[in-house]
Amino acid sequence: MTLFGPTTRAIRERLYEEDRRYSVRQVAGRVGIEPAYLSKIERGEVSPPSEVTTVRLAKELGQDPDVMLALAGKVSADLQAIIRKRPRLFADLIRQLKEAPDEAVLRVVREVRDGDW
Amino acid sequence: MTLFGPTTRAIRERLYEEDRRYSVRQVAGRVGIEPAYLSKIERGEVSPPSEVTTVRLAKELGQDPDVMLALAGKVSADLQAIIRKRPRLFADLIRQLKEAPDEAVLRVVREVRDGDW
DNA sequence: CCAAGTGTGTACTATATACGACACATGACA
DNA sequence: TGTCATGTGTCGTATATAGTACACACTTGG
Repeated sequence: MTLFGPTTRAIRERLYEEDRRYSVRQVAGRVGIEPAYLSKIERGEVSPPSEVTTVRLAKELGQDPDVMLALAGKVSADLQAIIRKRPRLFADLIRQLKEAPDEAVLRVVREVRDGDW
Repeated sequence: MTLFGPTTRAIRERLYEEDRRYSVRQVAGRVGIEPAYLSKIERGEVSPPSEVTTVRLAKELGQDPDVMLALAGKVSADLQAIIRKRPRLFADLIRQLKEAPDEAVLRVVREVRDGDW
């Protein structure tokens, strides 16, 4: 059910085709984990790594950290902190937007970005 | 640093003054945990309980679950699931709203609620 | 004055999380 | 053909999470 491993493997292998520096060993080395551990992660033998490791891995593979964290079944700690500061407000907002089409959410994002508050 | 315990205790004690059914033992009984454990939670001797227990406790004490979860340093699993389905969209939105005044966020909430999408 | 209820100290536990260390077989390539 | 790099199997571990179980001393209401 967790696509984190296979997805990671696919991305790394694609990079490896053009650049030998994307072997399990070398990527693991730059990310700061053991090669055997990365191998297990990619095959889904173990659950996705911690947030810190996931983010390092995402950056290493040129991926969006938030997307990688989502695949890992997590939500970035900094986002959680923002929500926790005003729980009712954000809980309402997010639940409101649950069924909204991407288009509508995007409109809100832009509106807020250009907002006059 | 965690206000979860003391806050819970204060709320429960206020309720206890008017209704003896809000003793540590009885509340723990209805919530489904051991009295000694609730006692430790309230004094901050242990970290806040799991999400499930926190929500039960919140309901028992007539509090907002999201607020209680926030005090416990957590964000409701259902909110996280919503975010994980569209990580980029929601990550952007939430970070945009980080510094926005309550007023602005509320306006967005209402706008979405009455929205025509 | 005593029986029931109150909160709490101590000790224990089961499961999950998040890895590290090392050895090994296979394959590429010079 | 030998060396180097590749991925992976096995084993071990430290820390956190989320509690239970039981006994104990104090208080209070009838």
